[in-house]
Amino acid sequence: MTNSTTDDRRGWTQNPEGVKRDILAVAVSEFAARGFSGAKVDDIVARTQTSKRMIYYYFGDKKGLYMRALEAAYLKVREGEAALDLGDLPPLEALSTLVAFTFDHHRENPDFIRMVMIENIHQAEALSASEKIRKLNVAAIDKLREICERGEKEGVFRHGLDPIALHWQISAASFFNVSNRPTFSALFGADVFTEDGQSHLRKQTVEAILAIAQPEAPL
Amino acid sequence: MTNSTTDDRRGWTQNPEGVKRDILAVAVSEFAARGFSGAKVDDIVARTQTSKRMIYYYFGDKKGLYMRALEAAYLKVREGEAALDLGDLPPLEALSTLVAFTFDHHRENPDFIRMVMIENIHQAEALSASEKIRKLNVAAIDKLREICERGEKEGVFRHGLDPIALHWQISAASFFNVSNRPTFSALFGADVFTEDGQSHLRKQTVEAILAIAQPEAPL
DNA sequence: AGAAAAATGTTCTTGGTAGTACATTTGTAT
DNA sequence: ATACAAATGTACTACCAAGAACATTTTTCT
Repeated sequence: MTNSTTDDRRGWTQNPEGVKRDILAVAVSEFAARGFSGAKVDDIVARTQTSKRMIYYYFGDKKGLYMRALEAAYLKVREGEAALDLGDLPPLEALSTLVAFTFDHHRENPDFIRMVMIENIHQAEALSASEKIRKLNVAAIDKLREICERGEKEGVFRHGLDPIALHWQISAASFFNVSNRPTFSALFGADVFTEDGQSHLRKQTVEAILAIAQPEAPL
Repeated sequence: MTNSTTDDRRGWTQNPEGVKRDILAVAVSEFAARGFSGAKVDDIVARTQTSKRMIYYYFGDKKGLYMRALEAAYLKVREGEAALDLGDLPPLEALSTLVAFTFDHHRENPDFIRMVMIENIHQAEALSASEKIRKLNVAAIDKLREICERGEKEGVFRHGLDPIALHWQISAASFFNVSNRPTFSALFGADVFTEDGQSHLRKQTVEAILAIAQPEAPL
């Protein structure tokens, strides 16, 4: 029996997997909070059960750690998404469910959002280098593609609907809602981030997405 | 006659305003490119006509410089927005013009977008401290508020339309389009960022915004 | 002209931070 | 049990980068 899934490090037993997970969890949180240069290896290690030595032992250098942290963040979030099943819902409901779910899911994963923000600041350098992440995301859009196809076939969606453009729209709203909360609320007040404000935005976003998916209303 | 508006520093004449502007311009670009901790004062100064000494002379410290750079970025962008006049357009056209304009304007000011991204990483700390910026932005939303009021009165917009929520929607699309380009194109291809892709998104975004502004279509 | 103030150049210092060297302990295979 | 490998602890180094000290030049004001 291996201890690779349990997290206990009673006393002073070796626990490589546990150590790695410990480091990664803290690293995600620190990188997300302060960015790549802003995060300090010493600060990360301070929040850890282990020593700086282990970071370099397992991850090589700060960049290596960052990369693995990014992968971990993506992995966790995409796992959460995969849990959503809308197989037998009719296209319209499937789409609005997906939008509302994405909106909420992003809100629940602010660290992931922040990692992506940081990655964008750095021109997606690490992300581009990660085969692992790219594979994850191809799958992420399949669900949406399938909805589009069904909707088109049934005539409830417009023809030639581009799933990637639609995904862009869904992501834009859901992402911005988390990423820009600090500046937006500083400038325009926090009303839209109250519970009521957020349900309103969620509903509004669903409506907006449905509008561009459905055939244009005749004037 | 003062030399505060001209930028020439022939030979070795003093030119405080020119020096400040020189530094600020480079600072915006560097901070936008590398973030607060990522940007190095020495790198900034290297791209400047002046010396490190002057940065500390005029801006106190790195944070002071960052703050002024942020203000400069906001100022420039809001000036560009103010140039847009849609006073006599009917509400629907005014709104779609505003959306399309914002979409394009953000694209044309990537450094501004990146400064805001960085500010969001840092919880809008500097922005909150800047009276100057907050004032600018109150004005930014007036235009939209006025459109909403007219549209409501004329019955072409739904009742109780919240200008701030609408601004959120417009910003989300326009901002995300620039901020997340690196990761989005790394994951899903660059098609949506070609000229054709962008016009499609712009049109789609206008349509989405109009849909949530107009009265709901009867089923 | 001369003094004071503003603006700029040059050099140095000090703290922080990524990464390393060296030593030791724990687990595993023969 | 012993040797070897994997995992971990502790102390150190080297450098980078923010900011300061000190010196000089330009401008302005009387």
